[in-house]
Amino acid sequence: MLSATAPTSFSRAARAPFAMPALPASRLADQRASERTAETLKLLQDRLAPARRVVHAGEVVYAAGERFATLFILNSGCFKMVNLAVDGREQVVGLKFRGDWLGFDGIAGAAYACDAVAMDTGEVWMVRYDELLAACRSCPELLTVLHEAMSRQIGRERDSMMSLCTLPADARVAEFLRSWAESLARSGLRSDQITLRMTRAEIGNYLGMTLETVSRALSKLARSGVIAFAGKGRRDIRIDDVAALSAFVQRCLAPASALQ
Amino acid sequence: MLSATAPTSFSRAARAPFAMPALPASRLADQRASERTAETLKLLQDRLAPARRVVHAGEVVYAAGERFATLFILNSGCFKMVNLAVDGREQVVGLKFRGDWLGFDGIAGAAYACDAVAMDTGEVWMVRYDELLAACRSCPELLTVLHEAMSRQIGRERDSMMSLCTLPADARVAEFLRSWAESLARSGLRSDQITLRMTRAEIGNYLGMTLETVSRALSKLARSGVIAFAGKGRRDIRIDDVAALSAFVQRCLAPASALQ
DNA sequence: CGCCACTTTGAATTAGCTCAAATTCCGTGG
DNA sequence: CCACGGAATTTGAGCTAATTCAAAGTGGCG
Repeated sequence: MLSATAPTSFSRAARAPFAMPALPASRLADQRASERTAETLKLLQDRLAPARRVVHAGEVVYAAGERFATLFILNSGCFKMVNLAVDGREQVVGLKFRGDWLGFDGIAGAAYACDAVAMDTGEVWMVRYDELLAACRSCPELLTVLHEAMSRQIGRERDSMMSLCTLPADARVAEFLRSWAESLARSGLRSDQITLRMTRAEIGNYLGMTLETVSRALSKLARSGVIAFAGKGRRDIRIDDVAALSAFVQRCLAPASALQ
Repeated sequence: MLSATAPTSFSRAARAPFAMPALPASRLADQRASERTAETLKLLQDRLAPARRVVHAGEVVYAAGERFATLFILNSGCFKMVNLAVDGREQVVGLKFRGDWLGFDGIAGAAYACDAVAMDTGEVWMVRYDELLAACRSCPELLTVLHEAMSRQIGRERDSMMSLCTLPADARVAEFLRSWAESLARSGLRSDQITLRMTRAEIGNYLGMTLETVSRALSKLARSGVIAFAGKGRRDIRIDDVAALSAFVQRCLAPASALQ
């Protein structure tokens, strides 16, 4: 009863009208997430002093089938996780940014289950799994951080599964951009300007649609003014208002009101 | 070099022609998985003596937003995990069977992120997360089991994401049945006869298609002889040959050869 | 027995795919 | 510096798989 009323009144108090007009709740959440990322990286650095490795676009940090021994924490850059089925089907099943962990999929079967490919130059920190477990014994906080990272990964993958299943193509692309921007914010980077480091074909593969559909969706978003192409190429995208992306997604879901 | 040749010769030796015709590799893997499930449950029982709770179809073990404190291990029955978006979209994002853990999604945010709903009468074991961590300190094997469960969940969810993205509707339904059968085998149950505890609408929601498409796909599978409806209703499905389901999936992917 | 929820099947519609052509971008070498 | 070639992108047009809409059939259960 108390717990039911308390959050309501709290959230109402927090949303002081006209007080801070340009700081929506999502911005606050992003900031908190960014701080959490920094703290986690600091903890890992202090406690484990992990080996660092600089990677360049296209480099493979681990490949499916390789014997699992170490986890990787992404300090900068971005990665794609590529799954390969026995029949040859290939799919990008996840994207990783600063603060994300790579390699969890390897724990269960003692071998990695997908390829981790850099899409950008960046730096990964390497932590041997057995050493991490040993360190956790003297520093329980490490274990907390590890479990939270795994839990968050499970939650995020479910969210993207939900996007795949319930959103039409245009909305899926919009949601993809929104989520990328959110990831940048979480990394502590500016999120109003993103450089897609994937081709249309890769984006389409990730989102379960063809490259033509991705292209059309992006064109439509630009025509609607929700995004804008920056620079000369069409890989740099400006997002002036992340909320507009969310609104676009909702508009795609609304059945009757098909205004453009 | 050695590692490149060794597996090849091994797998050739293992596939002794005409020696054991009715025991495919998948059956062996299922059996191993089933034993692993049993061992894990035994370990949890011995070390934690978790409280047990019997649940009935429709009961909610935890709901999105509830404060996270305990993990659940499924000893029998089956569960669906239901995600709810802020805009009201609802989706079944996962199915759980004996040996699976529920609640990982709650660790990161201190609150569960989805609803866990029983689809059948079953028994869950409840383990308080803090107590589990404490027990892990004296029994590292528990931690291994926990991490493997989380890792496996990550891997499985990626696989279903891949099915969603790369398979046409008919194949997705076939793959869904195959995966359900596999889960039963992993649980130590017979897998040639499955009782779908979901309506066509729920299956469609889970697979990202409409209930009519699910119905048509099942009819087609039955017409092709890959499955058969057992009992009077159309919820009991007989799968005489799991390999035929995989073959059906492959046939859907083959472009030119469209023999029915 | 009859209601109600679920399922099946058909017919029309459409979102997204396939195929095709034109355009832009970028690295490379003259 | 510019010309060239290949890869990526955009856009159009027709086609197809899957959806929507509709109607009839089936089973479970009070």
